[in-house]
Order: sequence, then C-alpha cells, then structure tokens
Amino acid sequence: MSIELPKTYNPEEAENKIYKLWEESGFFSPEGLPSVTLAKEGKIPEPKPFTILMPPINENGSLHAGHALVLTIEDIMIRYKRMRGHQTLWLPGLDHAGFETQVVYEKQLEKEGRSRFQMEPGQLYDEILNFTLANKKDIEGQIKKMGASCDWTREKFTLDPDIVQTVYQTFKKMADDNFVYRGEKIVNWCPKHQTTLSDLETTDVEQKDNFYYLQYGPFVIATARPETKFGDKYVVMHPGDKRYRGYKDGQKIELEWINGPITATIVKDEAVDMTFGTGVMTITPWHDAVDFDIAERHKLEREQIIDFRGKLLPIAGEFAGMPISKARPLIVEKLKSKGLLVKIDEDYKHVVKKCYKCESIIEPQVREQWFLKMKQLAEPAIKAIENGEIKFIPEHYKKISLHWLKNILDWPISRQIVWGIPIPAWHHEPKCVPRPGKEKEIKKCLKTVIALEEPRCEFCEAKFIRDPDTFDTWFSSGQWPFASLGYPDSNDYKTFFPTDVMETGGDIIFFWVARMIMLSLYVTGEVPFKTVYLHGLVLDAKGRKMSKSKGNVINPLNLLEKYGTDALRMGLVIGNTPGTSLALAEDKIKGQKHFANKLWNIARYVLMNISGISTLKPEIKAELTAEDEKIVSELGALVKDATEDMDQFRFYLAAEKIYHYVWHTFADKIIEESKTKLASEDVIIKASAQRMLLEVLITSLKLLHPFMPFVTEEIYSNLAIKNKRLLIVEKWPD
RNA sequence: GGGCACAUAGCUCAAUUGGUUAGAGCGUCGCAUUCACAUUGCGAAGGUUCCCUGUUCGAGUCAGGGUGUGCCCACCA
Repeated sequence: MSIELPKTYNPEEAENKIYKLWEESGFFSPEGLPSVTLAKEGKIPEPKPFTILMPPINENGSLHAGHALVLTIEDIMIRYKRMRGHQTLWLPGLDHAGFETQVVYEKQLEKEGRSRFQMEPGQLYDEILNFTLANKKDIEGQIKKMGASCDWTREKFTLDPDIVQTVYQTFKKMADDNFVYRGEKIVNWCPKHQTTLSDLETTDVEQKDNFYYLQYGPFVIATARPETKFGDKYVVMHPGDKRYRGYKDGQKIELEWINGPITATIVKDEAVDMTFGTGVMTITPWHDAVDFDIAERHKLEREQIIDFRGKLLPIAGEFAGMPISKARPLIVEKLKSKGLLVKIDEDYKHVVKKCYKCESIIEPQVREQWFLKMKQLAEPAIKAIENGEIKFIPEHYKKISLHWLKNILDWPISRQIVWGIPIPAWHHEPKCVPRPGKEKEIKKCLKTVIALEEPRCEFCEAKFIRDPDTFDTWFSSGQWPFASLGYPDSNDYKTFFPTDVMETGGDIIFFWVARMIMLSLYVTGEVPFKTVYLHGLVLDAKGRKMSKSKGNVINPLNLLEKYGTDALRMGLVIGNTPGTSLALAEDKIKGQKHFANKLWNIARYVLMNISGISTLKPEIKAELTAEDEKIVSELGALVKDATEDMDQFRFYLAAEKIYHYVWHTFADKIIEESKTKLASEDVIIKASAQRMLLEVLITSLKLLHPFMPFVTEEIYSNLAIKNKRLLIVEKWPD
C-alpha cells in the first residue's frame, strides 16, 4: 500500500468530509453504537450508559469562545467514553434564552428606530421567534464545525412543547405543595427593560455621589436620593439610641417638608445603625428594600413615588413627570431655598445596583410577583451535596454551592417580557358578577388560579384574565435535565437519567447548576448529575475579559478557519485546569496547527515505510525485536497514565502528555532511530520496525482522537487495516 | 461586612494531592538541514516557587501569620 498523502494537512477539506461520515454512521446516537449492537446480539454484556446534556446554547448570536470550550471539553469526554465502549449520549440543546434574547432583539429594534413598547406582545413574540429560527441553522452548523459528536436526532429546544408541559406540571405541583406564592414585595426593577430581575441578574457598582444632610423637623437625616423623599412620613431611630431617648415610638410630630407641612411618625427599629450618619433616617418603603422590611415589621403605609419608567409621580408636586436625573438637582435647589439643606458630603462612596444587561440603575419597586419559597427546596440539595452524591470539579465549588444554598432567599420567577414560557395563571376581573343564587358566596371567588385553560368560577360569571408574565428562563432551564430526557415516561429518561457529567461555566453555578439540583430532587427525587465539571472564563491573550467595547473578542470561527478545528481544540484544552480562567493566545493555537501537521507527516512517513504490512496480528509482540518491544511497552505506560488522567477529568494533562510523546518521543526518537532499522539488511529487524511503527501510530491516533478527532480520523482512514471501523468507535487502548 | 480562589521562567500555565536536579508551550539566542515535516531538527540562556514562622527525614505542595491580585455574596439610609 503506497498511498500518496499531500505534504501538509489541509483541515478544511478533511473536516467537512469527516463530520459527514460520522453523522451518516449513526455513531452519534447511542443505539447506533457497535457496543450496543453487539450487546443486542448477546455477544457482549450490556454497555453502561454515559450521558452529558449540552448546556443549551443561545440562538441569539453566533458561537463565542466560551461555547467553543464547552463543546471541546464535552466532546473529549464523550469520545473517550464512546471508545471505552459506553452507551454514550450527548444531547444537544438550543436555548431561547428569554431575557438575554429579548435584550438582543430590543437593541436591533432600537437601531431600526422601533420599540417593543409600541408593539403588540404577540407581534414581538413572533418576530423574536423568527429571529431565533433564522439563527438556528447557523448555530447548529457552528457546533458541527467544532466537531461535536452529539446526537442530533435528539436535539431539544427550550421552548419545545413537551418541555413547556413539564415546566407547567412542575409549577402546578409546586403550587399544590404550597411552594409558590404571589406576593406584593419589593423587587429589582429595570426601568429600561420594564421587568423584574432576580438578585443574580443585578450587579453592584460602587460609585461616588453627593450625600445630602436634610433638616427633617428636629432631626437631621441623610440621603443620597432626595428625589425619593417626598412621601417620607416615618422617621426611624434605634430603640437604644440615647440621643433620641426623648422621642417615643408612635409619637407624631409636625414639620415643614419639601412641598409643605406634614405629620411624621416616630418609629423605633433595630435596623438603624446608630453610628452611621446622624442615626436617624426617614424611610421610603416603596423604593428601598431595607425600608420595605421596616415598614412590613411595623405595618406602615407605603406609597409609590417613582413610576415604572423612572419618572416622578404627582406626589412630587411641581416635579411630577420628571426623570430622576433632571429632578434631583432641582429638588436640592428647592430644599436649599427652604433652608432644609444642612450640608452636602461630596465624597460619599456607596454601592448601587444595576441591571446586568443595560447598566440602568435598578429602581426598587413594589409589585405583585410570583415567588418560589426556596428554603425547603434547598434542603434536599444541601443534603445531597454534603453526602457526596454530587462531585464537584474543582472541589471548592462544593463550598461555594453550599454557602449559597444555606443562605438562599425566595426567588421571584415572573418576568415582564414576552419572550419566554407564559405563566399558566389567571386573574379574576376586578368586579364580581355573581351567578344567580350565589350572591352571598362571591367572597369565596378565587382571585388567582394556576391553570392552563381559563378557569370558571363557581360563584361568579366574571372573566379571568391571563397573567401576562413569563417565567424567568432559569426556572425552565433548571428543569432541563429531566425535561429534555422526556420525564417521566420515556425510555431515554429511564436509561439516561440521572446523567453522568454536567459540564458548564463556573459563572452560572447559582443561576443554573444549583437550581437544577434543587428542581431535579424536588420533581424526580434524584440528583440530576453525578459530577459537575466547571470551567473558567475564556480570556484574551493578556488575561482580560473579552468584551465588545474593549474590542478584544476572539471569534472561535475565525480561528477554526485559520488553524483548523483540531488545533483550536488542543489550544483550548492544554493548560486549562478546571475552574481556572484560560488566557487564549493565538500563538498557542498556531502551535497546535503545527502539531496537527507533524502528526500528518509522521503518518506519511509510516505509510511510506510499511508497504506489505496491512494488519496487526495479536501476537505482534512475539515478532518484535527486544528493542522494539521496549518501545511498545513504554507506550503502554503512557496509555496507562493518560487513561488515568482521562478518568480523573485531567484532560489538560492527558493532552499535554500525549502531545509530548507524539512529538518528542515518537517523531524525534522512535522515527529517527527507525531509519537505520528500516535500511537494515536483516529482514527480522526491518519487519519488526515496520510493525512497531504501525502499532505506535495506531495507538497514538487513538489516544489523540478525543482531542483531535478530525486529523486522527482522516489519517486512520488512510491506513489499510483489516476489520477496521471508523476511529470514533475503535477501542481505546489498554 | 462575609465567603471563595489565586501568586511558580520574559508571557500563558503545569507539577496527578508531601518524594530525585520544579516542567511545557510561546518568545529570545546559537548551530544544523538533499531526510516524513522549514508548520523542521539539535542545543542554550532564563527560577530566592510573593514574604515570614512552623510541622516533617523531605515543602512549590501542609499549618499559622503577613503582603498583593481576582471573583462571588450581603438591605448601611
């Protein structure tokens, strides 16, 4: 066999061809695997399943470096386990990514001079749906470019009807179990996006502002936000503060305030820090979480000062209708002219919450929202983690998860956006229309009902209005592990759940990982996965976070084209320890392109020199010279070592060791030394060298295949070996 | 205020959980090249493993303290 291979490896040509070959082979699906077929014929024992669910990928853009890393690591695991004979399932998922996608689409609308607030919700939904569908093919194509050997026949989308059904059933079950409540509580409100956000969806930003000391009757109070103070009629101090001993809880005082005289009430509460400011504060329960709690404790009234667009309401008098930024200096001016401004501290550092998407300042607002009680949901998760039912890689994420779960707060799950799963709830019209003879019972009318169809009230003919809100995306994606596998009746659920490994970014451990654990335990009674592998961020070459504004975003698709998928994958995995951020330097990937070519030329050399040898006999070792046998057994040591690393999720080490062996042992030593052996007059020495070279090549290809699937498969396809299968399903060496 | 990490060659990172002389990639410098590969080979320079104290036969690794950096959580008006 003397096949002429070109002098350099051409990734682009090989990759498209090879991926098609794999797809057509059926080996991406568990039922198509040789190990499963052989087991069916009774020839080998039933293989063990090995399952990974791909974290659903946003359909609102194109693949970024983080996605490339996820796909690489997961593909390495799946390919390794597939070669070990497992019944492997890697289920691909696409994400509607609720709020994220709506934000992206709103930006596009903005560019076109349109706004979601001038659109019918139905129309907006349809447009976003079309937008994501248009992106779907691109994203799928990009996932394939990465070489991902996932089962496309099982591809799931987070808005698939069966997923939505599962989410509804979970919500209903939670409502029945009294884990859901609808409450008027203070929430994080983004005035730009016009929706509630969970605490995780806000970021804290430290900034310097003016701190105003104001005369409030006999007291001096301090505030950074004078524009919220119009309705302040409670003045709060610590019950133990001796300076204010003369004032009693509930005492009324008359005083002159911004827009005229008011009556204020003294409140004593321990939440007040005596050492901060003057030790006295007035409260604005509608727009501040601490104040809200104080008002709840003392059953105080609350009033909205700022509307949901961030403009002042009529209570602000002459300032009504103004946005905060415009009103604040004018209000300060008025306070000053009335002699109520005591002093201004211009150097006041404090933390403000901002929307994590648009950086608008969050305006706390009181709104009726759906909440989940989290304490009871968290308990089984805490137990499971403490018992070691879930293994964290790296380990310190165990502590981080437990800390969060033990301090968990209730979760607001309703969002005022259209792009998502509608909340299956209905609200009674304000007015009751009693049915004949039921006039006396209308007090029993249900205000809110959780149901898929419009409910009918027994006592009343009033209509029910559909709740306009959608679920927080993470509420549905938290159910992904069992929902995507067809809980509760499907064979896939029975076979592949709980899954083996959840591999995702450490930055979404609370958003997603913790919630999957809680929701899976609640619905199925089982943990969703046995191992959590968390990778770090992919940073630029200088270790900075990639961002569009910095202009340092590395597009993996460009790297693919330039250096080939295998090179990108190696560049992403070598030196990347779990949990640690990875600085992605282009030179590193370039170096791996050289490696792919090195491997290619190793194969060329071997092929050129082994004519006549087309198969490896099992008793190969008997035919080797002692020297060659030593080479083969040394390779055996590498195999053992690398296998151990693979089993322990040390892919970065395995890849580096194999790389180093192939280049600096196989190419630099074994091949160099083989040149004299092949030139030998001694037939035994020559034949031994030939067999040894082929053996080392085949084993190297197998070891490299999970990392560099394309070039290895391409080379393997050029070897003439009897009973050869595609490398993707060949047996991992032992 | 609380929590979690990190600090090793010029740069980016390893060192498989305490074990020879701390390694690799990239970069730098020198030499070689009719060879499967210039996308090459051989070689060199480059280290107080942040600092201090301790445990140990033995510490980059463990403990205590310090310095610096990053991230997460939290309701100081």
